[in-house]
Amino acid sequence: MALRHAVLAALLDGEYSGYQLTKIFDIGVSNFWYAAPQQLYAELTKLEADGLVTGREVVQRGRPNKRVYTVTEAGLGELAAFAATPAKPLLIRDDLAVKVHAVDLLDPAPVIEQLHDRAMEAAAKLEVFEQLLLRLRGELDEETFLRQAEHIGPYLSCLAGCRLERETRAWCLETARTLGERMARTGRETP
Amino acid sequence: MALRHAVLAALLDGEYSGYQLTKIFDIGVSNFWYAAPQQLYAELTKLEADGLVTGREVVQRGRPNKRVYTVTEAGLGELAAFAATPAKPLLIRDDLAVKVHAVDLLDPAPVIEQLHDRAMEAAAKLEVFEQLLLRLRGELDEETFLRQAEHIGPYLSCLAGCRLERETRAWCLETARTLGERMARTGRETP
DNA sequence: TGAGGCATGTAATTTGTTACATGATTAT
DNA sequence: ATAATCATGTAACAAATTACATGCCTCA
Repeated sequence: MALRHAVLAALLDGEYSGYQLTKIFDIGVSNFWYAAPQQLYAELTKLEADGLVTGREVVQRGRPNKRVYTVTEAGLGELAAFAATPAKPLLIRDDLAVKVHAVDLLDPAPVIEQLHDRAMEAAAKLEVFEQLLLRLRGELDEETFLRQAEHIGPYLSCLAGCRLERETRAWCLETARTLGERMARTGRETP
Repeated sequence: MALRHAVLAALLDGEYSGYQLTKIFDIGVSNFWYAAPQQLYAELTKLEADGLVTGREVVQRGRPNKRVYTVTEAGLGELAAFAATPAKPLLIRDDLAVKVHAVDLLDPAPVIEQLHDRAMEAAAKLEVFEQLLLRLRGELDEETFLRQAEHIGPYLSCLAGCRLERETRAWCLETARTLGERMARTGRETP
């Protein structure tokens, strides 16, 4: 079980509803985990049934009510046990890299386009992450913050996200340029 | 279908058996895809049934015979169609980052240990990747190679792997140091 | 003689994904 | 009116993980 822990970790930052978590997993936590909305709703239900989180109905005006969740003591215990267990290797699955790997025998044009798209997405994410870092550390500079603040977990994981997005952007642009120049030189695309 | 394309792309580099592919997916292709051995055997069987690869029995002395696979024309067509299709976002699932995200409420000691382990794995992979780059480009320097060689796909995807591993190593070491210093300062671990 | 690499799977279970479904409110 | 955002799911299907199973050969 794995999504379970990602959800628990995300809920440490505050009370969130399923819907809010989908947003967080879409941009923030996408940092280190991906999950579809339906997975999150299902997992929250299971987590509550297992007593690892507690839900609380929040009545809203002007929009549908929502159910927000908090990690329980048992949930914290589950996380502690998880943290003490050896980490599984990073799971990565990248469509675009597969295409680049095979690009020699393929039409590079659509691949180049996708590289540009990915570069722009990475740049956008990077900006979001950097804003988040600023918000988290407030007045302090990074070094001071990391030395003195109580809650640095989200900051540290966000730093990983920044690194990933920065490198992604750079690699995509570089690769697109390389492929583009070769295309221009040979004049033609499909082999 | 996705693993399918990763396998086809890997098989463009040469004829491989299921067992060899497990090695490649463990270190080389781990670059952009992860798959368990059983998945690979199953996928190769399906790919052959669908006519996207052809298998060939290779009799060996001193070790069991193996079946090696080559991409067919139809397989290449499948890859071409795949490459022309919009890329799905990068899928990432990182246990260790989840732990770091939650570290404020947990015992940091095992997390720090895992960060060191991960850093060493990353360094090892980085070395493998850099050796691979050297082997691929032969005499040429990178720029010349990327301009002139026919087959640059594997080189380009390997560059992405290098970036990832380099950043992983740096982030792990930095994060471990930060957490370690805080532990030393507070003297105590679990909150 | 036992560990470890080579080589290939099956079967059961757990996860994840896709498509579908619903319904309210707000902004355009 | 219509689209977008908020909000939460179910059901069917596809994929991945885990555990198990087999058997040969080499090297220590």
